[in-house]
Amino acid sequence: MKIGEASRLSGCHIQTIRHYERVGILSPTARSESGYRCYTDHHIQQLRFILHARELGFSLDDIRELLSLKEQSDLSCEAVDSITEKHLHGIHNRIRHLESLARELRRISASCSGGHIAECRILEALQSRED
Amino acid sequence: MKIGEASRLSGCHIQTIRHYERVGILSPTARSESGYRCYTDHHIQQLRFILHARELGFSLDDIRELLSLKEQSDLSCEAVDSITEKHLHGIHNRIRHLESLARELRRISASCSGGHIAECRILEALQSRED
DNA sequence: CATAAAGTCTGTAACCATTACAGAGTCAAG
DNA sequence: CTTGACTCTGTAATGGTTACAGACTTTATG
Repeated sequence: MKIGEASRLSGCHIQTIRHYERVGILSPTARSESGYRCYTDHHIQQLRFILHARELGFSLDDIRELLSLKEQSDLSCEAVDSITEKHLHGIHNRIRHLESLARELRRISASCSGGHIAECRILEALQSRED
Repeated sequence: MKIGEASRLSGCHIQTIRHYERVGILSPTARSESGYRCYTDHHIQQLRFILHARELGFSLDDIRELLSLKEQSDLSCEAVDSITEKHLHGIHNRIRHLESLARELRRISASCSGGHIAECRILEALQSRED
């Protein structure tokens, strides 16, 4: 099948599919006489895998690794677990960071009583560091 | 003062300072005879403001706006509040999104019992969509 | 059969914010 | 005078995706 149908079946945009191929995430395809890419069901499976993993926030590097592990069916799950755990850990770190930002922003925002810029506590707080 | 000292006093990297000037966040500086940028205390204040706002996750566009508001001391705080609230809102959205990712990842990860790739539930879950 | 429309190709650049590098020029101290 | 530290400009890399231009191919319609 050609890229348009691959896009419809996988849910990935056409440009994105070509991008995945270019960066070596998606297996290269055969080409028709006129140079069109020819996709197989295996490619569609890969694309769906990539899409889902991206939705879960895995990096393309992680996904490249996961796809490669996926091919070696007699290996242990260990490496897969490790990538997943590391990713989960990263997400927790980002959550903690965002929560601390939110706390500080709420604190700063609450200090503003709605007067003029000249007395604005928000701008003041952004100006001076107090940590 | 020259850019090196401005960098030390503000905490911003030299390249970053030049970048802020280029994108119109930092006021342009005077130049010495030999073309060196000459920074004033006002620039240092701006840089500290930018640095702090960046640490709180404001975009450069937001910061450009905040700095511009900061100059108009008789304006109401309203616009400043609005930018801050919008930013806080965005942070909350990101937290919620990350939390939902983390939930799904934990669920997927817990289903893996540590066997071989062939039976790996993590890869299976990444392959098939079930939402 | 001719033409129009839709699809595909490649290469390049945009987004955001920052950092890094190369090659040239400037300034101060030894 | 030379060495080293500093600065300048322009360009490109990062990550992931999307958009565009210009050329080509295929399909559908008149």
